[in-house]
Amino acid sequence: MGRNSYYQIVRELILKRLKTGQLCPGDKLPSERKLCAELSLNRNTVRHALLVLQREGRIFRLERKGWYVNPIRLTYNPANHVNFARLAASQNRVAHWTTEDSGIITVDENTDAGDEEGFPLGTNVYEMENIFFLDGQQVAYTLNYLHAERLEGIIPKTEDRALTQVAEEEYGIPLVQRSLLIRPQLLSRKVSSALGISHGSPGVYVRRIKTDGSDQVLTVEHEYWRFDAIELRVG
Amino acid sequence: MGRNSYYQIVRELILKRLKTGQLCPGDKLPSERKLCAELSLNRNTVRHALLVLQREGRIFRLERKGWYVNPIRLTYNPANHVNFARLAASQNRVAHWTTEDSGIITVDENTDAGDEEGFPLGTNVYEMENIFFLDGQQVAYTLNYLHAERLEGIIPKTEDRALTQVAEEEYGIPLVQRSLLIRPQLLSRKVSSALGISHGSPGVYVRRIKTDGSDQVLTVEHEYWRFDAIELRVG
DNA sequence: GAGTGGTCTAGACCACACA
DNA sequence: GTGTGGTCTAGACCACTCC
Repeated sequence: MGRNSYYQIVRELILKRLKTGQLCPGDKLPSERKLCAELSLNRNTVRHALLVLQREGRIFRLERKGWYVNPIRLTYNPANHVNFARLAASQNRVAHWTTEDSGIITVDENTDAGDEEGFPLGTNVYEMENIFFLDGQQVAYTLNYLHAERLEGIIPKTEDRALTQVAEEEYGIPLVQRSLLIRPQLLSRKVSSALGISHGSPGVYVRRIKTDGSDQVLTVEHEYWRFDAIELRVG
Repeated sequence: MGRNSYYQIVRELILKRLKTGQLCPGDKLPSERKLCAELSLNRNTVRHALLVLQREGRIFRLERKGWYVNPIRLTYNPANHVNFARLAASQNRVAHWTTEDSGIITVDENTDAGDEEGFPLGTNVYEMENIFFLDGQQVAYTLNYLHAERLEGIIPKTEDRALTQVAEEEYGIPLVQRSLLIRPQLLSRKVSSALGISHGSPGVYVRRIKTDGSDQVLTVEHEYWRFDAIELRVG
């Protein structure tokens, strides 16, 4: 099965090394030209094999740096309000993240937060970007919009606590998830660049909308995960 | 942005035709060699662009036949007990499926239904395979294991009704979903062959385990969806 | 500056699809 | 039988990384 083509030789060599532990999550693969020499194959053939392994979620690229072995997947329950740090810790992983507060904007048709399910047009919202790292490796980029009046000054408080937790404890607002959308898709150039991976890697887009329990939308969250960084579990 | 390479020219030509409706879901693209001629580019370059578009979820391959425009995604709520036909109909899509009843097997360590969360080893289960078609195109392959004693003779009854429905109405057993796992991953050769797509296309694996409400596992269901065929929505 | 990945060309042969 | 996609070789140049 699939052993009659040269690129499968490359693929199976890598898979074998992954299996035996010669290659571990985070390790760098030998350069393409080294693999060519080792196997006496053309670089295009080797490259084809590497691209297949990428699609298979076994390896990934850092732009112009090389090929690396994928991390172990984080098990993630999108229906819960997640504290990323705690989630990672519970799976013996080390997490950190960066926050960029882009200030207040007004939702219009072009905002990623103002479709028929998001904020009403004209709402003032905080825009916030995060990049999440797992074991030192970027795994997700998020773009969040928060109701600026109802959640005034909340962003600095989310440094070490989950959003829902802060909203409940400090604002007395229990955030209720209204809608959760999960879609496998291409990561845009912006996102793949934030994640340090090359344009064209697949990813998982998760959109969550949370309300105050009645009909007012309080947060619209866009998460873009590396395809191979997570698995989702409900229940 | 990204317009300084030749393969982007191919990519953007296809994207433009998709946008203007010159190419619609299900349409076949011109052959690789036609595209080469049209754009005066090497076949490898054209092919690279097509592979990128494939990763982006815009087009897909039928093995040795050619490139086709992706279908529109089906919106799918994995937490509900789904009747595929009704789901499709509610989104104005036409569904059909094939069923293969593989008879009774006994769960052992190698069965896809017997890990720590599935059936106890030694349980007798029905094995059933389905292929689901949407608008005439394969979109999912499923492999299901059903408790053979508790659900004796259930398979023929699921031809036109959902499993949970039959279990409840005819066996008086309300199936309760215990665990739901969603993982983007490569489709194995078996699955991609069942779906008529080429080896290496990404997909979404969904595993559901259902019990009788107490702790006895009654079904273990493995679903393998085309990456681009669905989006998941909860709530 | 040496080595790397990213892109590209110009060929080639095969197995398979389709008419 | 013709054309197609699937695979492969042997080169090439560039932009970038790393030392």
